[in-house]
Amino acid sequence: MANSKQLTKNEEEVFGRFRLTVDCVVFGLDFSSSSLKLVLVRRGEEPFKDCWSLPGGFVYGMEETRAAAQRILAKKTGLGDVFLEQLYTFDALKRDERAGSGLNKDVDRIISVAYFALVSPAQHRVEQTGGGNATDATWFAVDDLSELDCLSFDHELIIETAVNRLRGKLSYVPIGFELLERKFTLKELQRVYEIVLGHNLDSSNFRRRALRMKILEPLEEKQESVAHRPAQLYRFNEKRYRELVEKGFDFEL
Amino acid sequence: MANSKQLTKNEEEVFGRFRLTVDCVVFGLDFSSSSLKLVLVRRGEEPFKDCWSLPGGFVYGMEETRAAAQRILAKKTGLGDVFLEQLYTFDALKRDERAGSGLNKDVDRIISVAYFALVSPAQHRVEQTGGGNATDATWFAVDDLSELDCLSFDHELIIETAVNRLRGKLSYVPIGFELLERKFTLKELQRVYEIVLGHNLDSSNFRRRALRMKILEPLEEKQESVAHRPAQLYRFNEKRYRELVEKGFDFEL
DNA sequence: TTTAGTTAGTGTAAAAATGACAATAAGGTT
DNA sequence: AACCTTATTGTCATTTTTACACTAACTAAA
Repeated sequence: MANSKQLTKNEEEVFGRFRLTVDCVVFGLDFSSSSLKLVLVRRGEEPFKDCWSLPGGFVYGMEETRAAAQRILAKKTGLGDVFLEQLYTFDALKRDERAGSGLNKDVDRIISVAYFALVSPAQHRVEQTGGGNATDATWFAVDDLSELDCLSFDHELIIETAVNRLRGKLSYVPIGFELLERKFTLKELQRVYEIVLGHNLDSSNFRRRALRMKILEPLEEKQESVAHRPAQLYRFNEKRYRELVEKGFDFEL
Repeated sequence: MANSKQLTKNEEEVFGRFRLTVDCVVFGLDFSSSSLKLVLVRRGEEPFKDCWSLPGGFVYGMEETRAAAQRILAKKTGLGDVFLEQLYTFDALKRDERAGSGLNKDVDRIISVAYFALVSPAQHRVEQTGGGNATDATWFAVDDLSELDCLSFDHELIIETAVNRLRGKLSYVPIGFELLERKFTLKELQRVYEIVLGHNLDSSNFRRRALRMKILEPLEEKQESVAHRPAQLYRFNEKRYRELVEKGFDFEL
């Protein structure tokens, strides 16, 4: 096995045999605690048995990684139809010690194509049954992860990368509504930004900027049964968004 | 071989065997023609023999993809010490027909981790000898690529992705100086933005914004032997840049 | 039926940033 | 010395941002 001894110059120049996994960083907002959360599952087997881990798994031979991410997400968390975007490919030499042994006896390395997903509150309920090797899919606040006893593999690095990407991306691509229901109020959208970016925003100014780009479409409806003035409901106008992308419009918020 | 027939449900659920390649999109600026260029090499063997292709190759078993990119870049183009960043992982099912035959007989798929690189004019001279299977490493203007007779594999998609990433990134991360010498004038930096973004900028306003963020450090030196007022030379202050990143500073230009 | 409480939404004035462009500076060339 | 060219500074009207005051609309309690 490739791991077991120093490689000679010659052996090194054989093209590597790889296994591919996908790992998904699934983000959701908890409005009641004002926190950004993500889904972790408990690993059912070694290595890292009983450690927390990102929902992930091996990619089949005739399956694209995006499809694998969807399959695994459905199986391990019950989530379907989520915003999914490729994040980064993690390939550190010793990131997964299963390479070279067991079912992976004949592979040199196991690398992971990470995806990040955004889910709305209605989708928050994750299956607790735990498909496959995973049990106890659970939401954790990103800020509390340091309290976990252990995280599998290089998942801490993957999560850090994903959080940075989400923060960076939110500011210049309108993805905030992916974390909301289809209909939402401006205040709710504002809260998305506040929670993800980690600081409060002025409602009046946020409103002006959010409406200026004309990708939020006011509905006929208003909020109902709230003990105060009901807010206008909006929805994201994807068609209009695509038109603006064509023109190279700047969505900074 | 996995490609040769329809897979049964059972066969599909065997974890895939993958080969990994890296492909590099190497960007450089041609100031004399005001164009954004990238390096292509001619493929020496089938498939796509004699077609143009991104410098790339297989990853070894005990080599990280970034190191592979550096190795391959050095071998095929003679370039070393360049700004290199992981771009995206391309894994469409039929992107590389070599999977399942020849040296790749026992693999299901060949996926590519693409990197993009930025090189300065001094680094522009690429080796014409062509190491390995590649010959004729050559610079092409991004805008003229449609005139090429053929591009290998999914390299057109990779290039499109890379150009979008470069344009997007330039606007909010100060990477422009990676395309310049260590010492540069503000006008040169402005030209970087003009060429990459594809439109002209007002010198006075560009200067104001570029200097405002305090990451450009004026040197003692000035331009020499030009037939007009010599311009102040600057260098990028990386330390200062890192400090500002810490504070969450916005580098939009 | 008021009135108080609460959040939605509008308005505004000072400060900062932008965009267009004029004016001056500093070299070399003729 | 006069001229040419690009660098650099300055200016000003306009737009955008920021902070914050003010009005609107609804429920619930009195």
